[in-house]
Amino acid sequence: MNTENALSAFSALSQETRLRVFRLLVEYGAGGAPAGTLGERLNIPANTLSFHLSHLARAGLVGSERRGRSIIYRADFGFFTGLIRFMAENCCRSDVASVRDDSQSGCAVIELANCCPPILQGDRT
Amino acid sequence: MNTENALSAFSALSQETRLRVFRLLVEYGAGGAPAGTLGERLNIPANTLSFHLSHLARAGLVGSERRGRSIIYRADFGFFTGLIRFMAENCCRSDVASVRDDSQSGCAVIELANCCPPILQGDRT
DNA sequence: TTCATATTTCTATTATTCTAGAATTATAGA
DNA sequence: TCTATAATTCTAGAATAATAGAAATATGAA
Repeated sequence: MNTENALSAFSALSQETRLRVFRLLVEYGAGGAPAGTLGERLNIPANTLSFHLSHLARAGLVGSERRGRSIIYRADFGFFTGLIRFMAENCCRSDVASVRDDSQSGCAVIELANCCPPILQGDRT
Repeated sequence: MNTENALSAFSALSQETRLRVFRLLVEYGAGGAPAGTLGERLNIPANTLSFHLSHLARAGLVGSERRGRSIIYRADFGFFTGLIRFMAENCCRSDVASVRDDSQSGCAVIELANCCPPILQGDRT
């Protein structure tokens, strides 16, 4: 995940329809769902949905695979957690959001302080 | 943090100049920095910067306060961690990103599984 | 083959966003 | 009050994005 990736991911997620599509795909999990099902459930015309799905795919947030006449879309959870991690590591402060790898569980752990610590006058670190 | 907040935050962060401004403000920490300093450091005309700062402020990512002739902008870390938390809780799966509150430290802790667990065929949870 | 289904691509229209020049507002100091 | 500084608002042009109708492509089934 780099800044360019993050920018296009934010752009993809900043549109109401696309965020709805992505969250619905999250519900479908790793199994994903065909475009038609998504369009039906969200009441979006096929061509409009296709436009948004390709936007999400271009950004890296979803993947797709043809199965018969359908195309199965699925959320890319690795990419999404990468985005969360990027935000904590590169758009925040270590005293506010700290990231460490727990090698035992194979998880990254982010600790979020729920408020900003006071800072000394003139401090610019 | 709700969906509407998240949408406008994503929109604000999806623009290269604004992301640069936000990340610079993060460097300045809770002390913040006057608009002029930001414009100088990033080489952005004052009116253009003002447009982007007000976009970030409208989204809730930054706050501002006048001090003399200057207006001090600062990143809103509480809002930003709220956004990260929203993403983990509402745009992901609990087996991929789980959030719990550690009442002892007063921190929220997010555990990020670094890859997607296999899922059974036909599972749609 | 032919037909139906699933989805995408092409196209045009409308709407939104970005940029920066010019003018304006707010404050501090002489 | 007058001047300089810091920032914003107004404005318009250029670029980009969203929407959906119509046409095209890909697949499976009769």
